[in-house]
Amino acid sequence: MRKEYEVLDDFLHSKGLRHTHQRKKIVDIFLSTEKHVSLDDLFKLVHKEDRTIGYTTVYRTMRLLTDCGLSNEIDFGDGVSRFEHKFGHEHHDHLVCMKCGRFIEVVKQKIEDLQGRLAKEHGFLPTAHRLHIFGICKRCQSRGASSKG
Amino acid sequence: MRKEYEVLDDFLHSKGLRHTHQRKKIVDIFLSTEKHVSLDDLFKLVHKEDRTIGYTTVYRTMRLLTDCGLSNEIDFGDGVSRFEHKFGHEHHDHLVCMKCGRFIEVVKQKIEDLQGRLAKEHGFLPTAHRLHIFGICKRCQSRGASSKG
DNA sequence: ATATAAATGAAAAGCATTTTCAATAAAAGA
DNA sequence: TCTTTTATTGAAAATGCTTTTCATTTATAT
Ligand SMILES: [Mn+2]
Ligand SMILES: [Mn+2]
Ligand SMILES: [Zn+2]
Ligand SMILES: [Zn+2]
Repeated sequence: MRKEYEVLDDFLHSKGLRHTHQRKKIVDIFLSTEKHVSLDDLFKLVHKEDRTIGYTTVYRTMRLLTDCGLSNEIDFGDGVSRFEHKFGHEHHDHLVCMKCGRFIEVVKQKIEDLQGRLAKEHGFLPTAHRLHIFGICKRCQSRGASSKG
Repeated sequence: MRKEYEVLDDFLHSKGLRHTHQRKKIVDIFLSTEKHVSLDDLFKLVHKEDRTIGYTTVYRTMRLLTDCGLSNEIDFGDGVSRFEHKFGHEHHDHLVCMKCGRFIEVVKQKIEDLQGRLAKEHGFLPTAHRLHIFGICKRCQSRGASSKG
């Protein structure tokens, strides 16, 4: 069994929360995608498998997953929150393609270090940061045309 | 006369748009603050000076100012758009204090450079970026208590 | 002054997110 | 297994900010 389920089980147990088949399905589907999904994306995926599960339950479950550290909520500034896997995933920044909408995960340790130094220079105690670079991805540059995905 | 007004005049003229006393007042008030103001902030400031100017006009005017390059719209991820001066202001990133809500403007050229390199390494053509560092500002660290501003 | 098209303000609509609430179901104990 | 307790669910409504609509007003050119 994936470690993710242990984390969730522990969290549920420690808080006196319950296992439900709705939660199980939603978690399964979330863990089975490697994309940066919005609530709407996720609800659609869930709905295909089980028409009885409501949007609100998806909403609440993602909140739960975020609380227990399995999910990370990101705001790319387009008015919609997205969720990505957090457990077992290191911190990373994103290149956001304005043409196809893909999010490319990147890490540059030197930038991370310099951010820490920058904060320090201002006597600022950093707890989190968000770096998004917007532009056109490699694929969208070669193809002139657009292609959502 | 400030250069900002020339920029606006040129923009209005080139688009066949009109000067109105509402726009004048809103622009004056926006230019007279150095803060990162939300629409609501700005409307309140405007409303104090002229009770007849509506929220919608403030909204549309800020959109206009953003279009003509006098204003920059920022999303700090708290569900509210904010506006800052753009004309004559160089690009900068922000340290966001989670306690008092202040936005500290910072620049680190080395980070900017490394971002360009990072994009290049991925064949990505960057057009804009956003770096926000969240945490506790110097002032809020020394005072234990909170103080909005 | 008149004509024309832009601008305005109030109200309504949009839209993602969050809350409410009555009904349902999970888990613990008898 | 049956009962009790309390978390969970789904539909609908509420929220909060942004954006549009539309009838009226106003800026500008003639
Ligand atoms: Mn990611
Ligand atoms: Mn700023
Ligand atoms: Zn792309
Ligand atoms: Zn502070």
